[in-house]
Amino acid sequence: MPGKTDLSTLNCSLARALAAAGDWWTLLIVRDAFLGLSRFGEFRESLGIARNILADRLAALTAEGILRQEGTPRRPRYRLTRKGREMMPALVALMQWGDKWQSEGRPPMLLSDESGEALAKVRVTTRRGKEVSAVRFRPGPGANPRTKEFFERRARNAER
Amino acid sequence: MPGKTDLSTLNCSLARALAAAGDWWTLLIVRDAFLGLSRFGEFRESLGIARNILADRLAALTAEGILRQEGTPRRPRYRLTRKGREMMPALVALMQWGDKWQSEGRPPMLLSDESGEALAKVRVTTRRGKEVSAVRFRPGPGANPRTKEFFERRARNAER
DNA sequence: CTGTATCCTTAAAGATACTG
DNA sequence: CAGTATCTTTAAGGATACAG
Repeated sequence: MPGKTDLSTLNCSLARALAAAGDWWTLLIVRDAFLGLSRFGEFRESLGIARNILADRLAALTAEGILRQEGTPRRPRYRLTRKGREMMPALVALMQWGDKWQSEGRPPMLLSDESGEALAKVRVTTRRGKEVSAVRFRPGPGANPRTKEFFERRARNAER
Repeated sequence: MPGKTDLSTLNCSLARALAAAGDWWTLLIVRDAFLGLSRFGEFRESLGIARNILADRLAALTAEGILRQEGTPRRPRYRLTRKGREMMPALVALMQWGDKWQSEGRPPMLLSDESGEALAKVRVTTRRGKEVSAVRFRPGPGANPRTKEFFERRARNAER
């Protein structure tokens, strides 16, 4: 996390996503929650993270609405909310990239929890199902001046 | 980035992915590279990042094989390699999550660069095309003892 | 323009002791 | 067991001056 710059000002959904769940521990905690871990001690053991840091991240994730406390306050379980569960495509895509490009040994395999089948590679397609290999961006209706200016600049600079 | 812990030891493809490209600036640089930015100064202007930090990240991304220098060494362009381009599904999935859960105003829209069509939501499916809403994990052939033990522990703890 | 070299500040992470 | 409270360390990030 940069010392000064507040990335959430960057008017970019990626930056905002990273602001909410973008540090290492946070994503790994979410991964563990997908694995079924829910106890403070389970996360701690799994990640080897310091108590205070873990407490801080769990609180932040709860505040963000990615995790929710369940059960007794004295010994809560942390469970993924819908918002949290919907991070799955991003996590799976990241893992698959890591599998392919950063692994020598075989990593754990991903399986569907319902059917136990192996997962396909995550793909990006158009709404009509056509595979996409490159994307570009267009400012949305709510884009701020800075964003609009960025795209105009880009268009002009396309010359070279 | 945690001060001490080396996440790459965690024998998890997500951790390794994050170790390679997991800090805020790095992912945003990659995003900008997808947008077509390639010059030192372009990244700098786009992100408002300090010179030394940017130089460091570009070097790291180049060392990781995510970016590649092209053109003259005096004034290189930084372009995505195949490894870099294959981060697209993860980036798009993260952006879509950010769009849905972290945006009030409308963010830029993602379009296919070939057809200009809008993108579909990234989905996770089994190899036979069945939609997946939850995943579990199975240790791969190359899993280390620690990983295997983790999964055995998990299985035993499934009781509660 | 694209860096490198320094210096400085801050904050994130770890360790540890303690509490309900 | 699940935290909180301190304290310390480290390193990441920013600013700036300078170089090729």
